[in-house]
Amino acid sequence: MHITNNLRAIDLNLLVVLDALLHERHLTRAAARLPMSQPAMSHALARLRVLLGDPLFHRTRGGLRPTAHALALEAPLRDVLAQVRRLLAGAVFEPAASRRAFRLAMSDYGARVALPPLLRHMRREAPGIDLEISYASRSGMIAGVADGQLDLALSVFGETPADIRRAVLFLEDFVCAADAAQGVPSTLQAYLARPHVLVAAGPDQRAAEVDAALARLGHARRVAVRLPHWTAAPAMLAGTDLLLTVARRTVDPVPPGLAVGAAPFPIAPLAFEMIWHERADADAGLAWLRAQLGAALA
DNA sequence: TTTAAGTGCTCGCTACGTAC
DNA sequence: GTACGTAGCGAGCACTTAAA
Repeated sequence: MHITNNLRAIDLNLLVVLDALLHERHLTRAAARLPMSQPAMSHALARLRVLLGDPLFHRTRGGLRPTAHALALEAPLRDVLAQVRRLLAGAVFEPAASRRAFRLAMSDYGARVALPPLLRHMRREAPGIDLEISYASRSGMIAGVADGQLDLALSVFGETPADIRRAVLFLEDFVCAADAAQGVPSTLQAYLARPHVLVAAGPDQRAAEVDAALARLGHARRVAVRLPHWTAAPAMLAGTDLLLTVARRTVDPVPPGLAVGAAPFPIAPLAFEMIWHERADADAGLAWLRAQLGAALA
């Protein structure tokens, strides 16, 4: 071990390099992650090897295999870097004085549910903070959070990468909505006999929660209309035989001329979540925003 | 043979020492 | 305090080496 207590003699950037290498297990991808060139990353690894007195990684066909010493460093290194990021980001965030802008992504349903209570609070407590809201599919939101284009994304998520953090904001039931004259079906057979409106933001949401529940029962519904807007869907029902199965808050209060009732088969509650990248754990401002969202939607 | 890491060389930047 | 010269370091290009 060549490290001494003389921190001035150590390039602390090398710790960031080591973290990237441990994360990617691949020199070229680690270089792209920082970003720097592959040779620069190779030189940095060489300096790390001298600094730590260990090969750290063995070359393999698919990239780099960490040594036991490198693996032992992984968790403490991540903790140290998180502390440094917190230190540099400023441990204290003052919402009343902040002039920051946060970039969020959510569906129109998410905006309808989350933004009103959030903005009421923010306009009082943090009038200098701006929000930039965009719309994307679930996979687009995950990609945006991962590459730093988004601070936070709100939706219903399936699998997410390991470096994406997530927190459930609320659970919600599904209900059926239809033209009041047509009524809401009380049996599964009547439900399946009707044409349906499907709300899905993108191709990655083809297997939505409702279809998954039907599939578990061995059934499928006929989707007559597919659209990406939750809040526009109820207005399409009036004067038709179309049936819409949506999260309860989408039709609360019940629009005039519509009937709303429970679905005639069990559907797992929808978990509405927010996601952010692990690098933002140290961001006191974003932590504050997450806390406000959690409080507003609890 | 393909893919990815390692190496040699060069260039540019920065820190440091020195002179004024 | 400022200007200048110098050494050292890091990054990138081009190429080589190693693993599968």
